[in-house]
Amino acid sequence: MPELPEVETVRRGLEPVMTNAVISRAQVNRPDLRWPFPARMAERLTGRRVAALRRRSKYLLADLDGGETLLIHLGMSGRMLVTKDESAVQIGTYVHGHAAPAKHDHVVLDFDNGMRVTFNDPRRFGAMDLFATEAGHPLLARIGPEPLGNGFSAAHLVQAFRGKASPVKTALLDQRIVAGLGNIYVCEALHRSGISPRRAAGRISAARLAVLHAAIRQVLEAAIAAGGSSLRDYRQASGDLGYFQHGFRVYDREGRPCPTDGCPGTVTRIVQSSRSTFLCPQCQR
DNA sequence: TAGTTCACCTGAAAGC
DNA sequence: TGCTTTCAGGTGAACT
Repeated sequence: MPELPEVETVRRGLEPVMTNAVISRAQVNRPDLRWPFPARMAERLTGRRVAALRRRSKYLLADLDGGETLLIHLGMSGRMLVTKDESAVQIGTYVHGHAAPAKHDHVVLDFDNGMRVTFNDPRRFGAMDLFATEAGHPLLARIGPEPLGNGFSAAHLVQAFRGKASPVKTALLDQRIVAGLGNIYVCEALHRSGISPRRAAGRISAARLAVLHAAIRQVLEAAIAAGGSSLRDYRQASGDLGYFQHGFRVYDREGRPCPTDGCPGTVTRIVQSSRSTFLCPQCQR
């Protein structure tokens, strides 16, 4: 379940493979994922050089020469896997040397450096689109500041939460307020800041929001350093697992003792907006 | 207008 | 052992 740290880890794995490489062949194995693929996507990708590979929120953005950008969202279960075969030789439409497509390999990109990038997504919540780089993509227009960037501050949280009656957990999942947070890291950041996920966002003091702001950054930086969290579906581009799940304090730890020093509480699971929330009712207020 | 719920989707795990 | 049910969650649309 890729959130910002997982997507950033994938980007770092793909960057040396894709940057300045030319897509020699694009294979699209189905017409859609979450949404239909853009018209003639394989044809439009073939022969294009990747000038840069960026990340915005949970989106990967491959800037192509010619002024277009390939947008990639991994959804819930999307993986970008990199393989290399020195002897890969294209004959007709089949590339000898690379493994045959596996189940759920929806898009396969072969590069002129012999590398192959495969987008595999069993649950098909992912997406791909092409858009004019300069015009931007509507999905990106509404997104809030990057949590690790200069635009995200405690003051921003104060302003964004002002008057909000919804629970802080729900507010932090709103990508318009802050980009890239998902269920796991919101639970972890709220626990680290001692704030109950049930508390109305607009009723948290500026001082506590400053603590929350710091906790969000701290948990995201730690997760990126660990290569993300591997639960069920996620893999790095190399196929390796991330290991931040070993650093979880509350997520998926229902019934275990609260890890906060001196806290007698037990990690509890509740449901908010049809989603699991994990918290310690003793030290999160 | 703001907040909440649902649908999409498949695989793993649990329950029977 | 095999079948059925439940759960996981990012996002936009529909609903309250």
